[in-house]
Amino acid sequence: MMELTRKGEYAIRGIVYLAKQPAGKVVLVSEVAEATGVSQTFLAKIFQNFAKLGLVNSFRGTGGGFLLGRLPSRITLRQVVEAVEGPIIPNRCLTEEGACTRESLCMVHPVWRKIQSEVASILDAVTLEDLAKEKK
Amino acid sequence: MMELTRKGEYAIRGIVYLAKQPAGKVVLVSEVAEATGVSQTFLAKIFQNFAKLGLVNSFRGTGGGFLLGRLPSRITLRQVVEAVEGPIIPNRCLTEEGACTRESLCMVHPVWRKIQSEVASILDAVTLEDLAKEKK
DNA sequence: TTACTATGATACAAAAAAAGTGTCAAGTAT
DNA sequence: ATACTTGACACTTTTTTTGTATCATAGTAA
Repeated sequence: MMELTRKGEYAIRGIVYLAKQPAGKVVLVSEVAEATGVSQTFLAKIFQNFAKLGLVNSFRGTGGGFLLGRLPSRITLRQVVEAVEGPIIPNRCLTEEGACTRESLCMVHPVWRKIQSEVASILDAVTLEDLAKEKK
Repeated sequence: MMELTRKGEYAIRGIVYLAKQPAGKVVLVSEVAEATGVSQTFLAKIFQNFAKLGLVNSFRGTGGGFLLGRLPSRITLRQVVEAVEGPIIPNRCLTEEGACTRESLCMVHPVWRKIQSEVASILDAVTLEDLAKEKK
């Protein structure tokens, strides 16, 4: 339970690499892939996800590549994770309203809701600016 | 991310059903399975997990079945979930110490650790006694 | 225009995990 | 003995994850 998938891990590695670049620097997926040790084609798909959501901007053709879509301080870890893994949902019941008819399950329901909001707020509190800092 | 599997859901339904029984009452898996709408063979495996950990006691043969291994107030939701899903680990890095060599990842590390402990404490705070209460 | 480069979209394939079944052994009651 | 019920374990099916391949699209440069 609660595991971040490899995709989510790669997504973080990749976008943190972008966040570490000088502002305005455009980098290739191939470079990011090599630097982070992730398959290039897989990472490319992840970055396309980011691009659709505006987390990164992309440019095609010679000299093309990716850069952050906004300031690192304006991109949260939650946005990154949800971009590739979908919304934080600890239990299927939270997905569809009214789908949970079982008494026993409904007592559990508020617990999952609490977990959901706790985790969301923890991830909301961390930005790419934080993550891009070198460890001392 | 963060989804409880069906197995975890079944586990909760099943053991909550046990918690709702009169103290000392032994019930068959088949009964629990039918009442909770879970495949009997699948639920049986889940209950065997519980039995190994002492969350439930089991009796074989005619008149056999399952009952809670201790008071509902002494069984936490965390114990139930971990019994079938394994320990709460939001990121693979937390599994093996020293497996995380990547700078970018290591900045993320403490965040997952925080999530882990938050979720654990939320689940620790809920017991089967709470869950067995009828909803008003 | 033509060639080259890099992302975008989408379909496909392989691997891993989850979900579920089946068989037989072991213990218990009548 | 016989019927009943859990225990252990191997096996199958389904779903999800992970990754690859192909071609389209757009931009750059000669």
